[in-house]
Amino acid sequence: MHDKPRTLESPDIASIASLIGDRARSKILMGLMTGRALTASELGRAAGVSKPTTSSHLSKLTGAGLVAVEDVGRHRYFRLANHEVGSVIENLVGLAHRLGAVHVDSGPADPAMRKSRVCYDHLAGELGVLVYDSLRQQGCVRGDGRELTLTDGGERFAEKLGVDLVSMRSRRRPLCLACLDWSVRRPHLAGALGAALLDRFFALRWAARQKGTRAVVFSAVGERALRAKFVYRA
Amino acid sequence: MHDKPRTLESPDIASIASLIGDRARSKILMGLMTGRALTASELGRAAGVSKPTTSSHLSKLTGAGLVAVEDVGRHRYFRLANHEVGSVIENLVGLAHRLGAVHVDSGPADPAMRKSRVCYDHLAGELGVLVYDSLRQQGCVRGDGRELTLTDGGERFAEKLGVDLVSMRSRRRPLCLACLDWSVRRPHLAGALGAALLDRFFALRWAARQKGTRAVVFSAVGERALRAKFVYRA
DNA sequence: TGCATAGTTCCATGGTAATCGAACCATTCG
DNA sequence: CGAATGGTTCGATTACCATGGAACTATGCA
Repeated sequence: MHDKPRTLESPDIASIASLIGDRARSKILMGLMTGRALTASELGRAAGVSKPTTSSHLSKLTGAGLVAVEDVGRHRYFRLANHEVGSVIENLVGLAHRLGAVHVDSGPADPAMRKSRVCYDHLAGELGVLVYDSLRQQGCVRGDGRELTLTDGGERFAEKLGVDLVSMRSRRRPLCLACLDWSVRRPHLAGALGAALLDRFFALRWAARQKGTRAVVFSAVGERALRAKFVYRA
Repeated sequence: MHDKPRTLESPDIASIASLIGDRARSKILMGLMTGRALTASELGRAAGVSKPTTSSHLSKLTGAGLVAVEDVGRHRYFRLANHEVGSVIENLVGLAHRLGAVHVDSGPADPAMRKSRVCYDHLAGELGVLVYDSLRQQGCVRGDGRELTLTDGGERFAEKLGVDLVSMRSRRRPLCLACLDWSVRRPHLAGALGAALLDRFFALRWAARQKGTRAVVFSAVGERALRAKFVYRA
């Protein structure tokens, strides 16, 4: 641009954006934002469209290189092709938030759920975001995309908390992932470490699951302990 | 997502993305990436569409809050509403680049032009990007959007180079801007400081404009001097 | 006052792409 | 080998929306 404001032969931003700019496809992509690989059927259900439609969308997404496929038996597992894709989407979510174009489906209405709940197997909600922010700020994790790296300081911190990193590394599951939080629109920690941390919180009796819901109830002592460990200095 | 992979009521990523996902509109947005405010006619020309079409697009973009307007007499000046919008687009450009979905209009074919050329009034091309990277890495400039801030270290650096910062601050022009480089698909330094630096390069006789083109020719001595000042340690 | 330029509104047209039913392949399992 | 489940291909339908011509308003300029 800038160089020649008249010709402005732009690259194919448009085709990529229009790929994301379809309701069903954007839901599919959001579904993949967890970092998990999901099957076509799951994604179709998430997007609320029929199987042919899902298939068509997925082939477009993979064809464009936004999504990667892996065939396992009669299943096809889809995931985001690279973390740049995740970044773009995260940016869009942020922008949507800022523009207030958000449909006010702003996560759970229940205040308990807003505060802390289980997301798959890790901690979400305000406290989850607090933990994430704190870890970042202390330099325990680093990274700009969805995939985070655990720093040396982070290792020490985790071990001091009683997390067994050795056995975690032996598994294939990614150690640290950033998972976008619906209610707060900010990331919290997912991945093996995220799950392990929540386990520790339960083991330490800081918190317990409220049965029947996904809410996680912290005891007064537990929350104080958590906030002491994970200080966030704005 | 994550929390409830079945419902997945996503925010309006889709509507924003589809807004960008139109060829004409994406060209308009790219045209605004310089940070300049442009008129509807200019943008229409850039996008290669008629006046009614341009008007329609612009009203959609402003309606959604992606673009801001300012009425000045019989002109309407458009600019990106905030730097988040710029970030999203920059990300998209990056992704497009990575996906190789780039239309191989990859900037000037002429190697001299690729290496260094004038972009409005500042230095673009590989050397321009070198300067920018170096400044960032030395901590002279900071910022994640298009608008950059000059740090204290940056001030000292600029003054040592003989740039008169005082008179620059008195003008309204932004000091430091990141300008996306077509050929390299990476930012280089624009704004008042960018222009001043190029002036200094000319004054120091490191380089001269090749008349008739936008190419900037560095002498062997000049290039060595430039590379000495602006080291980039990968 | 009149002419030129900048933009917008209205409208008719056309192309593109999302959608789903139905039929079709592939894999797994009993 | 069926039967069931996961996915794809095909074709027809539909809906949306980008587009430009014509007519219109508003600002600037002489």
